Amino acid sequence: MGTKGSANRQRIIVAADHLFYSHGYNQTSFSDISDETGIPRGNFYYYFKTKEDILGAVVDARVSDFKEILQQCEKDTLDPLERLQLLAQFPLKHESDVLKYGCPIGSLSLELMKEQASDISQMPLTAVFDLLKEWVEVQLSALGQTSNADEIAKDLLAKLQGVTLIASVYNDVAYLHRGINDVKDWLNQILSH
Amino acid sequence: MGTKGSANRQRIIVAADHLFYSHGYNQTSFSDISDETGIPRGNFYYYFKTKEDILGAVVDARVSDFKEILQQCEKDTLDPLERLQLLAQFPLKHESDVLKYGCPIGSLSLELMKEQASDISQMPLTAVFDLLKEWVEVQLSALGQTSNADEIAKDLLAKLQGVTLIASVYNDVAYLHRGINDVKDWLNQILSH
DNA sequence: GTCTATACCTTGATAGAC
DNA sequence: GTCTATCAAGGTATAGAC
Repeated sequence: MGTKGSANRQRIIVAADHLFYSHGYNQTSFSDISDETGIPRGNFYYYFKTKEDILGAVVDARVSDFKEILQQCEKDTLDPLERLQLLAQFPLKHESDVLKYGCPIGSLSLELMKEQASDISQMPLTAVFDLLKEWVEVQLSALGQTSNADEIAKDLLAKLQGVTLIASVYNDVAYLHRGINDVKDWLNQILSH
Repeated sequence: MGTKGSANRQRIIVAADHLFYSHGYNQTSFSDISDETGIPRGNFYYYFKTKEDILGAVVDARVSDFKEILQQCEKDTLDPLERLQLLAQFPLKHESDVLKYGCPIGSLSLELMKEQASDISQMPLTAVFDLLKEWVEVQLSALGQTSNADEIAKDLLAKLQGVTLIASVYNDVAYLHRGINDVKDWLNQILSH
């Protein structure tokens, strides 16, 4: 296999993914990734030209991960409403991390939308958000919600982001659970026939 | 007046406040603050022992700012429900900044809850959130909502955070307006007699 | 109180041996 | 392909002249 699938390259991406989440992108140094992988700092440049390239690879990896998650939701149930419920309660599967570091998508987006030294704004930052939003819209269309699918999808993402952010700020597991239940209730209310 | 109220100290705080918001705390260097104020880097240490001390002063300043904002809400109307509406639509006053950099409180909290080199987690990060939440609870109590004031207050903060985050991710003014209107409608729905 | 010069460290990135 | 040594730049922080 080519360089793209190198085992070391993959280990760098996995470690960077974790560190970008737990420490933030800007606060993650090559030394940090080196410490976690055992791969020397200078060796990274064989696999990636720049730190931004690592970020790009991490974003790609997250998109792939979420594609699998969404496919699993589609396998678990054929009912679009139930699929949306499954997506809504997904943060509970990573409860402790969500409380400690917030939502990986939301927190990274917020960090990168700030003015950066090297303008990184042209990156596919919203790639994961876009993926989720489009998938939600597909489920909504299947439920007959075609005209305002875009708005409902944004509302769903906003509600989940809000709940996870406040839950993490107050380190409040109970609120995370209650808030996500409220989101599911809201989905039922506006979508059940 | 003492050192605390020095004009230079104040200028540093104001510049740091802006930069922590637009660039992020970790991405703001002493050089950045120096460039914006004209005060030499080395001079900062006369007013602040460390960068974290500047952060503390900025948080204090933001708490003071929001105290004034809340007092203004109290002056503008005596109706607690209308006061909550005023708070909810406050982000619209800083529309363009909110779209560019997200919510100053939410984004800073999310940045600082990540694991830092010097553990900054003991800081009063949630000071502004706490101030807002307690004020909201006071208004709710005045409306007879005493038992679940804590939960409703968290819900209000979560909804506002969610709307501002999604609006900024998609740079979508229209959604910001619509989302905040929805929050106000929600307040009316659960609180109007 | 204000400013300059600088120490010391870490950063992202490069060069070149093996 | 892998690793070491090193670079230039920028970070926070300090010392000391004025």
